[in-house]
Amino acid sequence: MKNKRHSIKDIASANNVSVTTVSFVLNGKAEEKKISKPVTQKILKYIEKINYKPNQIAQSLRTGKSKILVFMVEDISNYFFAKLARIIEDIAFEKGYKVLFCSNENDDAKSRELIDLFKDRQIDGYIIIPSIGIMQNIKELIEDGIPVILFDRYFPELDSNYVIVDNHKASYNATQHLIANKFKHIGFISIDTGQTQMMDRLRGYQEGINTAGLKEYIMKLPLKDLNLTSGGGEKDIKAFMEKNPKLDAIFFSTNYLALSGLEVFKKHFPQYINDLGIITFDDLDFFEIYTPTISAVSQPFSEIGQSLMHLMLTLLKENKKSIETTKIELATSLIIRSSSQAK
Amino acid sequence: MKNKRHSIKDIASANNVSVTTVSFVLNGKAEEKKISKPVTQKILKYIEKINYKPNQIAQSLRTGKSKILVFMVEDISNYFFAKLARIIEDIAFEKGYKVLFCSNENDDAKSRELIDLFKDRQIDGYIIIPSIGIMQNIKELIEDGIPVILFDRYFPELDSNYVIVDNHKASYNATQHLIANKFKHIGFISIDTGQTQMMDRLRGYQEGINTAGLKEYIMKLPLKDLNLTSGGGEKDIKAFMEKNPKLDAIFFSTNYLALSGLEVFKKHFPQYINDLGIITFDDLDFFEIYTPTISAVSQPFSEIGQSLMHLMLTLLKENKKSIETTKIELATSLIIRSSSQAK
DNA sequence: TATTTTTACTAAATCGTTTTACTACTATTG
DNA sequence: CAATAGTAGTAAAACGATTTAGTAAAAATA
Repeated sequence: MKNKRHSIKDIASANNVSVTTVSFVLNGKAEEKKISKPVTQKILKYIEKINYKPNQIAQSLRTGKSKILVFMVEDISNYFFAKLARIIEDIAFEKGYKVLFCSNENDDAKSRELIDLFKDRQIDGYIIIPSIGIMQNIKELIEDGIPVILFDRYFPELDSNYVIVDNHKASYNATQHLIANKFKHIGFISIDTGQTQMMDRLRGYQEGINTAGLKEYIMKLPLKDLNLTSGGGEKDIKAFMEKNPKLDAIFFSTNYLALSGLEVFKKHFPQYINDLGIITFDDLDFFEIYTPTISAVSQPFSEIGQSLMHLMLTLLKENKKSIETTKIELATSLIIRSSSQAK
Repeated sequence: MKNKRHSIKDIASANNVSVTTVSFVLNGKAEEKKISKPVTQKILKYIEKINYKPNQIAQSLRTGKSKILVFMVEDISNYFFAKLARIIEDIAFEKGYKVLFCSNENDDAKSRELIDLFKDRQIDGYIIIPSIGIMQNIKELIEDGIPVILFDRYFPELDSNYVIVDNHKASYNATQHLIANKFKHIGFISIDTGQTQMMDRLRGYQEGINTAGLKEYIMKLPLKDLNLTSGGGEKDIKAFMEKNPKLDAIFFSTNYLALSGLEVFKKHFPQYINDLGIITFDDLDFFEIYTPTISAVSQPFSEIGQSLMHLMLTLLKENKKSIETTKIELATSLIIRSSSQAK
């Protein structure tokens, strides 16, 4: 057992050459560095034979590159992030990168703590859903010359790379759709935060409502009532529904709110639920089999993941400072199911 | 910008001591190594001031410990694994470990490839859901003295650490529950695999059925028809239902099969679904709000995660070879909802 | 033939730690 | 007072790679 790992030194002495020579061959610099064909071949053959793999840690120490990326989201167990994680993972591995996933719980202190931890690991790049108060920390990362991509939301005051979706337009369209289907009292249930994506979704709703001359019904759940994994905020939603008995449609600004909302409807308004027009941001797998049906703004997972990784790989390749930042906005699609259609 | 990171050397020269001394202080060996109080204090103060954090990579290279764990599952975007990932992540970070998550797609080649990649990274420990053909690779890891814990399933022929649930008993109880509620034709929908957890669940079902003198209705979906994320196998399930029109209850052996099954029922047997007794392994959040209701064998996420990490941390602490392996079997609970109760 | 250039390689420094094996003092003991 | 023990440190090797700055011999040029 414990068959000690091979090192460059072993290869060198087994072939009567120097470690330098071996290193050159390993890094494809044989020709450039004038290592003769026979020697190159001999070494390559030997490497093949013993199935040598360089020690990444030593490599990292020397080169300053760890081949590790960080993917920081609110909660890795949330459907949306888990799906995305999988896509990121696949692309990263294929390109020789590993990914550290972590959950910041949308909390500034936790985010900072995590970033701090990672600083001692020569992380090559960060893909981050930023909590609202960490702009300064993000800025420092960027100033240190480390590739950073924000997604889902961004800081308007910070010039950074990001990948988001067309929140405003999607939200406007969804609202329009409800209006076109004769709903008159459309509620918007969101969370109380200044995050760009939520602000944009709210604006989209408001513009839709105002253009049609309807009345706004807005509920912003306090963050403290929420739990990213299992929703939360049921009490607030119930109160909102009771306070506005005229409501004939509801638009949830994100997936876990929809889950909480549905629970509330099932439990407290079972008579009501089948007439309600329901739309939510984020299309969950199980909406496919849920009754009543739920229309949804579907975010393009695959495209988001690919954009993120494609951009990241470009940033990693570029010689340090790219002057330009890249800002990508992807289109969502509205998945229409019967509940949101005219009754 | 680019404020170069501090190294031990910097600390040493700034304080007119040797790097050795600094290292001793950093590692809490000041007393043991007879470094005087004043010097120790001076260094500690300075470290605090410049907010020094050791370079993990260098540390890893020297000590052979990376403080990184691997958590390998079938698919990180699956509800069950994502939830677990989150628990693992939290405990690991708290203890100073980072976690690399990866998905082996239940595929031997992919598993091997991943393990191979990680070998060059001095991973400190592995938590793995093994695909069926990688026993040899697991064995090699163990023989190399690296802590490995299997979970969800294990290899009966390999003496290893593992954490599983009481699959057999849970399955037997669930079957009994259906029988007690007057269901007479209970189908079992599973996948065609030799994995221990699935075999045990099947045995549990069979024993339940046979004890009651009922007839077995078993469908084993071929793996190739499945897709871990979004289910798959709808055609097979539909065929199974059509072939056995007497079926009055269905027991799914895992969560994604239940999702596929529900889709089939909704689409093709809408008249039938409300009378069907339904139980599945794995309780999903959304069963809470689903109609018809679905009973479920609930796996104790939190306990599984904690057992895994607790065991891992012990293994990491132990001086290499622990002679004994630890085998943990946790209890599941049966969440009973109305559909599985006598009509 | 003497000089330059090219070829084919190598020694040693380096990345930032940890750790072993010293050293130079001071204090204690017989 | 010489021998021993204890104190307070330090120099240097090591982990396993990459890379700079060589060198010796062969080939090309003058």
